[in-house]
Amino acid sequence: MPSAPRPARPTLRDVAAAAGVSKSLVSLALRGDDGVAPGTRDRIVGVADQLGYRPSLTARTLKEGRSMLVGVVISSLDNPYHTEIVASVEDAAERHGQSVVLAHGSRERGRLAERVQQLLDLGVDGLVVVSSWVPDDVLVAAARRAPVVMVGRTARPVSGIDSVNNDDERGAALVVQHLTARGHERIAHVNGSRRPAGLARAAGYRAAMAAAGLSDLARVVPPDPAALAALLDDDVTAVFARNDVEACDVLDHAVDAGLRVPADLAVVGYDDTVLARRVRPALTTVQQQRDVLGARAVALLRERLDGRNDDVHEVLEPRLVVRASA
Amino acid sequence: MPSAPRPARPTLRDVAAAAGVSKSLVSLALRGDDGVAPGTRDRIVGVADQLGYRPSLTARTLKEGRSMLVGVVISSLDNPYHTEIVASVEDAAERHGQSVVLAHGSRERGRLAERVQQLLDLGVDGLVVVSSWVPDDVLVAAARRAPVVMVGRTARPVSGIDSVNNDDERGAALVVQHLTARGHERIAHVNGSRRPAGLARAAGYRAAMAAAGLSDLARVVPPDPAALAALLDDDVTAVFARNDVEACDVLDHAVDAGLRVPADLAVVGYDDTVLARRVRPALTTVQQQRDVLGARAVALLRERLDGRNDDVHEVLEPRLVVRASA
DNA sequence: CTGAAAGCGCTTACAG
DNA sequence: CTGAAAGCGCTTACAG
Repeated sequence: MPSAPRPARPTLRDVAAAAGVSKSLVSLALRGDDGVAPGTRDRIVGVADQLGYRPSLTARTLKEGRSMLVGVVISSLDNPYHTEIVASVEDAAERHGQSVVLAHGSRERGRLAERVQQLLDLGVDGLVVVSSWVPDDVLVAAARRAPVVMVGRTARPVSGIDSVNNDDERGAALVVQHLTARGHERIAHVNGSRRPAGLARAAGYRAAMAAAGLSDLARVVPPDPAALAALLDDDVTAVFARNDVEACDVLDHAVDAGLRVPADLAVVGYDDTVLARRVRPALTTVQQQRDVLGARAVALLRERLDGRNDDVHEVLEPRLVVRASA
Repeated sequence: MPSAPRPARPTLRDVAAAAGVSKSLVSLALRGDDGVAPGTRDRIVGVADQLGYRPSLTARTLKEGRSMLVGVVISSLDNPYHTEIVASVEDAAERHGQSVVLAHGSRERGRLAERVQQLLDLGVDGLVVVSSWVPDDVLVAAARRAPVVMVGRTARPVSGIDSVNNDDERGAALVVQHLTARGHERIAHVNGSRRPAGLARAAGYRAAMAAAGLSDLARVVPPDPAALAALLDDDVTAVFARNDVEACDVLDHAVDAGLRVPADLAVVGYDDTVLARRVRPALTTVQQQRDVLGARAVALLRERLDGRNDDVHEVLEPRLVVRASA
């Protein structure tokens, strides 16, 4: 069924013509400038409504130099932790009348770099990077064009960009403390990641194990069935995985191997994603303050826009969430 | 550490001045117009590169009337099915040099309506709606401003908007056929949703059960432990949930109740999300062609932009994915 | 092959 | 209290 062709949308000039005043006056009236006579204002607003006038954000952006757009760069949309961060950034942005432009890069450096460029060309007022895969030099270059805040960790501090992340070392320590309090001594850490958050969690694990006088059973491997078998050979009674997704893998393999969790093997994750509540046994895990991460990221962007010029790195306290798996 | 203040980015005028030519010529040269002398072109391109010039998409949008932005409206980011659709739309959009602006609405009608407005004000070239919660009149109004395509179903066809979705009735029939082939006769359908996709799956289930001469065991309830207990009292041997998320709930409650899946109870989901592979036993489910959904949505938008004026509704064939749970 | 001019839809001094 | 003008950074006829 053919529908009516799209009508040209009315502009300020149309409203001005219909109201019999100048464009400037319409602009002033619509923005609520108090130098406009109340009667005139009401009449103009009425005409605008009636015409269905909506200001062009594009024109406004060109004029003002601010787009009210926040770019969000994310490695991939398949890890719930990342999408949950995106949601929290969007909530925070929306509270300030900003919109989120999303770019995901399939965990591929070249593509991520391109997408960053694309967002900058779009004129975003700031960039929230939720991916440790964006090369440092890309971040630095981006920061020359717009404020950049990293949600999570970079390998080393990158000059000119802000960051907000949870304290991964501390989170790992909370896990180890919980497991030792439950009587575990053979506690393995399965973590094949070379990403900054992964390394920090491994470091936190090692430090906590050392502090407890226990042997380091960190394994730099993916959470596959072979890895699990090797751990069992090693009399491991508890596994701390580097995140919820991999903890679920461990859980799956344990079930497949006929183990009871947590009786035969305790399993702990990290991130407290939707997965953690969804699987059985429900996952004991570490909760990053997601909403705070998003809100702070947006706030840091605004501070930069308002002129702050020194780098800020915020670190949030993680919290252990105890469920059935450990 | 204070960093260098953000430098003003170079404009066409800066490049023109540096190259000693007019703005128009720079524009022509950079866009690869063949009416520019090769030597001049190369020189201009060189100067532009060296200055780090990047065209302002905002200015271009204002001039051209196209923003290269695709708006995506999604109910919420917590159902993996929806985020996977967003990823597929973004992939498709990016292949055409378009970016995705994301708006999620927490499954709240008023908020969704606002977000749609916001996207339109931004000047998106089209809107992909991945939410059945956006009121029809909002869709109709939106379609007057930009092409709109619904990924999924509306309660009734909405004039002026395109749609692409999988055949939910057919998907439900595939499930019933699979279960009957496995010898099940007491097959329940747990589906408390009044959304169009939910209703269509229920209808497909009923029709297939009737065709097989089996009693209708549809339950319009949420997948909670009480519902499960009631089903077991009813001698149900297989449960078809309305989607993967709810199938996981059923799985969880079954495990909690000490049942073996699929020996004591077979469980089937819908959507083939990441969850389906993640849980144990892995979920038998129905796969919608996600990548195709996203690609077709973007293609339908482009067709509208290219002048198509009649409504198109595409329906894709679903496919059963058999795993361990049924 | 190149340049001057107009215009996309706004906002903001600047006059009156 | 209101209007005319300039300008944000582009692109596109139109001249030459």
